Amino acid sequence: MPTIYDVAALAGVSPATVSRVLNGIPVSLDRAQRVRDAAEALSFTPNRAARTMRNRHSEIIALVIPDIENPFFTAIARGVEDVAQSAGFSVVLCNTDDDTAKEARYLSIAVSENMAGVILASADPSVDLSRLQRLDRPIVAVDRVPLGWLIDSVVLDSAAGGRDATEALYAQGFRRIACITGSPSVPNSAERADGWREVVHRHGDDNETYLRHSNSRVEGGRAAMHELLSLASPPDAVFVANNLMGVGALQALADAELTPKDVGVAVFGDLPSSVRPPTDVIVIPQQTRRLGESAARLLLERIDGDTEPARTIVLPSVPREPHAKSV
Amino acid sequence: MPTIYDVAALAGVSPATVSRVLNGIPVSLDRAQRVRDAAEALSFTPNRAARTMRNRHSEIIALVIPDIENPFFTAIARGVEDVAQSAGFSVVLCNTDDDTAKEARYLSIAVSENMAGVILASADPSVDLSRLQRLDRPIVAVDRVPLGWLIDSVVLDSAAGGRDATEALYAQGFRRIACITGSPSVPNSAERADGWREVVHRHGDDNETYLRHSNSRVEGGRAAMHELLSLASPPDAVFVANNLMGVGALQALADAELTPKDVGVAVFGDLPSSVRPPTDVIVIPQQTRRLGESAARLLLERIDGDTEPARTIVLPSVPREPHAKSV
DNA sequence: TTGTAAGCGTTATCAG
DNA sequence: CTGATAACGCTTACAA
Repeated sequence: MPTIYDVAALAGVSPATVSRVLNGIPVSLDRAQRVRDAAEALSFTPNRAARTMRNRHSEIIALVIPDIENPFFTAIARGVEDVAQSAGFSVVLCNTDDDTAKEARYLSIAVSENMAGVILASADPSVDLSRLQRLDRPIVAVDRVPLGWLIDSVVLDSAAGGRDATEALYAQGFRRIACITGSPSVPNSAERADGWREVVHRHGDDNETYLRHSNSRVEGGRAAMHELLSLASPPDAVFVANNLMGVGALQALADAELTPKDVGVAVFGDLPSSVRPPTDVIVIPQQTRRLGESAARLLLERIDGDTEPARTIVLPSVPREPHAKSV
Repeated sequence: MPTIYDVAALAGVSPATVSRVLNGIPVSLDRAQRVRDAAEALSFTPNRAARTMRNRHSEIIALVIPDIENPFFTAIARGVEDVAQSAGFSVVLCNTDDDTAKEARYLSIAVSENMAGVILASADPSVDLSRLQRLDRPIVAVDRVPLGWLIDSVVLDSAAGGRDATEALYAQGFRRIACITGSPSVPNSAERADGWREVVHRHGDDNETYLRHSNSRVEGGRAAMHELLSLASPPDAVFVANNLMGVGALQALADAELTPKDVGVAVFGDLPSSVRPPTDVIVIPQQTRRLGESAARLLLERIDGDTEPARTIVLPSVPREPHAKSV
């Protein structure tokens, strides 16, 4: 593995000059050319570990997500990658499997590898970020905001998602609208239910018995939907708070040999592309990719030395309206 | 960020002693304890960049895959992670999006970051691995074997998969069995078709007009299935060579308001968990997770200094039979 | 066993 | 503009 010393020797210049050429610092034209030729000849690539050590941080961003199999998070990853790569950073994905210990491990690695920054969708609302904060390492929360830390965050407008979905069901003539969401202790889940409740009340209804908190994945949605369908007086429609639960709810519907024509279904979030939603399912799209893009931009600013107070970006749920309408 | 010098000062020992404790090299008991206490007190974590530079390689394995949204690859990732983590290595995922340039970029980063090794499912059968080979960096190919390089590889038994699926269809009484597979220039695709052809011939049939090469993802499977269904004399069953194409084929079937009872379907590979296969679909499972585990084990051996000639491991398609039967 | 010191490959400072 | 030189934090001969 050649070093800048080898390149310098071959080019007949000092190592410092090689470093300058590599980093775009002005150098006389002929020397620059000699360096480039020499580097080419040796197929030299800078040793990033050395560079990291010297610079105090690498050119790598860690994206720590709970479930690599959930298209919601992989879409975020796409957004992050796009922005990061065009700024010259690479993104590595760290899959925590919703396991707190694994997450802690990856966070620790990000620190000790001197990665440029971390974008985190935490498995644990009460994750400990003290070390990252103390060391002043750039970190941005995406989709899930850890409690009690002043950090940049980017989230979807969950309440609006719940409202929009529920309104859409009312607009189609449904009246007894249920809600399937995740644990009430998770802000996203709670806010989506709040949005649903708000609209239900506005229409003069009170469907609190139709509210189901369940595990946020497919099985949870499925189980909750089964429950709702077996009520003495079942709902005529349901708002489902996320994509995977949506898949589960549709499965339960199919199990009961029903379709979204029989029982209305509105899902907040795009279904996995391998799932073909039956016709008439209402999908309230999420700006998932933009979630990643915004997080990456925020992070890049911090890496660049921005020291503004922590910001929170709430992305509106309506596509084609990237920015909230201002007055 | 404290260094071993800080720890050493606090513990009243030399930096070398700190390093020894950290690396499990024998040190007198009381000193060891003092070092641990000091490290604890400073919440010290070794700087991995420095360690990497000194040791010539890090404790990180890069897993480079073409599509993070395909459960086939994420299952591999699980297997890799399990084995790697229990050996003290961390895994970072690099998503190439089947983009040759992105892949080259990640491979280059793996080298210049001095990562311990690379597990690669390449987007490009003729990927250039000369640099990795020249620098003697451990690399293992998984699922997709790059052409022309002597490197360790782990693959599924594609021909057996094709045979098993086709046999299963014959066993259910189907006779005009089609095959939907990927590009003939991709070994996996070709071999799966070979397996199908072998069984078809063995049954005295010749269904070559029922062979469809298509793009290896959902759309490809769907388009191919549509084509087959619209033939003047359509097949009565179809073998589909991978999971995503399987999803597409099932979609096409549903489009035509048919079920796998009408047209038999056998898929080599588990369908995404968000897809509920209609009853009667035959799924020939793949040992996907084990694919990752084996690749990781192979890689770890190389990292450990193993210099045996390159090996190729072919995993049998039958589950519960991890090892090929020996005589 | 323990400490001292050199060196891994870069970049930044400081003279020239 | 250019070159020597000193770090960056860690491991490992080598000496004690």
